[in-house]
Amino acid sequence: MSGAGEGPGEGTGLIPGLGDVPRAPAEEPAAKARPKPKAKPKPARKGARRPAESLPVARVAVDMSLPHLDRPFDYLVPVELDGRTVPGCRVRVRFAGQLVDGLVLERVAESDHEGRLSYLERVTSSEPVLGTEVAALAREVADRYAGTFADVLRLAIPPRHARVEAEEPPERAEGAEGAVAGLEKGPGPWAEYPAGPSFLKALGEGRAPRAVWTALPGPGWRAAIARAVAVALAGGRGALVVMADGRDVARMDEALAAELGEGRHVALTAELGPAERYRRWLAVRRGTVRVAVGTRAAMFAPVEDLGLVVLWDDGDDVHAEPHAPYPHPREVLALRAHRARAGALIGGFTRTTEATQLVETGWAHALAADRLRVRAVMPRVRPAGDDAELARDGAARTARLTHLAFQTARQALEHGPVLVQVPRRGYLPGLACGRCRTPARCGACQGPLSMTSAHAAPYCRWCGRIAGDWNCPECGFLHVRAVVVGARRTAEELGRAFPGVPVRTSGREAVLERIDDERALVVATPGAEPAAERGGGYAAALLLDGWVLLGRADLRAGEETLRRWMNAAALVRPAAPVVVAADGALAPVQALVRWDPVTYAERELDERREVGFPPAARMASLTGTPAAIREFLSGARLPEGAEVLGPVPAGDKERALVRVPRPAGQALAKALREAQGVRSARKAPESVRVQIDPLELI
DNA sequence: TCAATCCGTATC
DNA sequence: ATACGGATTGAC
Repeated sequence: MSGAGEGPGEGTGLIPGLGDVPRAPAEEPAAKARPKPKAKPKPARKGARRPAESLPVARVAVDMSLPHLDRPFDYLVPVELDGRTVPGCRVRVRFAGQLVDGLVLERVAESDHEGRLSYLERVTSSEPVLGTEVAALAREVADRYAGTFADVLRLAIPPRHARVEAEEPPERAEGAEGAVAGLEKGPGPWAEYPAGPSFLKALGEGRAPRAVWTALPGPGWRAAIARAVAVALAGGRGALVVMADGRDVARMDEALAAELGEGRHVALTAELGPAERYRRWLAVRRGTVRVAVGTRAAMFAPVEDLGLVVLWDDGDDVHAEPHAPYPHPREVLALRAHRARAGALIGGFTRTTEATQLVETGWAHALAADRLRVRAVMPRVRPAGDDAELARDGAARTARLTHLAFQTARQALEHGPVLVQVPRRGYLPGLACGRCRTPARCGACQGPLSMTSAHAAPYCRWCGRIAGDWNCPECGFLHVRAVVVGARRTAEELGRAFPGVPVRTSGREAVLERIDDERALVVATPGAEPAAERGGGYAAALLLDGWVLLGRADLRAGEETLRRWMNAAALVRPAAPVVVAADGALAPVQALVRWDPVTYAERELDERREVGFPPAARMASLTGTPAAIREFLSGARLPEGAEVLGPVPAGDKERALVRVPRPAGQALAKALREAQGVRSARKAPESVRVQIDPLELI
């Protein structure tokens, strides 16, 4: 290989004791070489490396996530690596005595650095993996989240796979050479939205329309996204689509294939494995394909000449990146859209308060169908929480079905499958007889019993009555125990309530893609609902145990419950019945009944504004030991108006919250970054985890 | 007054 | 991690 002649090991070890020689002029490089045999003309040894003639300095982003070292470092490009050292390529450099990976940001003629520069040790690969757009984006994201450039790059650039890199680029698929049909094909699904055609038009003309899109219920949204992507592509630009999970990506992949043909896009998901993932990512990076769809890691996909970013269901908590600096795709895609002058489409059946904020600040337009159109297709939702009467049928009663739910399901099963949404395992702290396991119910209204603590008396979740004198109607036992009712148990009970009807389950561990049965009960946990495509959707849906979701002590409980309900209810046929087991007077239930997530989100945002919670305010959480947090806060120069809440115990650590008015968000991130820098420079032994806009807040 | 040692800081 | 500079300490 080139340059291997000057073996890296040669001349590396200093001769012991040499340091004892009288102080030599510090600037003299020869001080390092053997002092005596000057006579030798130039046998190439390490000290004899020469810099490249043109642009001899490489600015390198070293792979170090220490906050105080979060800046580029300059290295000399040795002449033998001149050709291979291209902007964006991976290199190895000696940094603070050790060899570390780095990426070349650019090559320049000279350095600002006062001291002496080291040489690049080697070029790992000449493949330019870091382009200018992603480099600038990574810097911006690091600043926004008080994190480091290196941490963001670790999320943005997949590990190298040398064999894949060396492969011949795959053949373009048949038909991938022709033009994509753009605006001339008409607005398609966008005709249903008054602002749809103008959104597409702007996109096709190379402008940057930005919309928060409330999609009509039903499966049409995928085709709508595919259409928007096609229009961006026909206009000569690329597109990026981010979905919550692999199942959604697979289905979006199909929709894109139907719209664009094969070979014009790639799907990027975690389950691909390193080789295939790198292969597809490289195809995007090299500009071989210009459309990418994927889960959250795809938010950084280096799509060339980006014209459109799409995020579906931005309220889904799986979008939240679990690795530092915890960037959220909604923020990252918004930053990218801005930077690339690309269009943006943030869509879902519901509205997050964050997306609502984007509309209220004027960053994006609201894109929704007319009320008339919504009313025509929306499910007919009926709350069953106030319908205290359980089904008289014994089996239906055990299955926690109210009379209304039971009747609705029975009738709908004549026409097609029925979806039953149940909370995830562990969400339902139900009570049962301690001896025979019969579910414990309220003596007055038959509602489910619950307990706040192990020694308190059970109380009714529906009517609130204390059931201190409970005894089991089956065996007479006097004590209750906690039970977890998951999807499987519910399925068994439903099977008994509807003899002869097949029952399918779909949950976290075993997710069903789709359901083809003419007639079946489909029990699913939120987010795992299979699509029912035959006949255009489910004939009905039952949303059970809604109080469990609403009762969570979480700032987002209402918003999140509505999101889960609407995502399930959107899978029923137009105007089909949906029964929700919750009190019809509650705001999220009202929003579901009226199919109006926008008004709900606007009210929610107003309330957050009043109490100063995100997204109306910007927050950061600091997690660590009490001493570390105290130290961190005393060293941080927080912006004007910053308010510290806590710290409060959080697991084995403590957590403090810092809250600032929204305009001070940037200043807050900067202050936290500096405080981290000071601590890491001091090698503070206990680290503090900084998370900006954490998803879960008590 | 000098050298050995300690400590903090930068790391190209 | 490790190298370096400046400050500090201890012995002459």
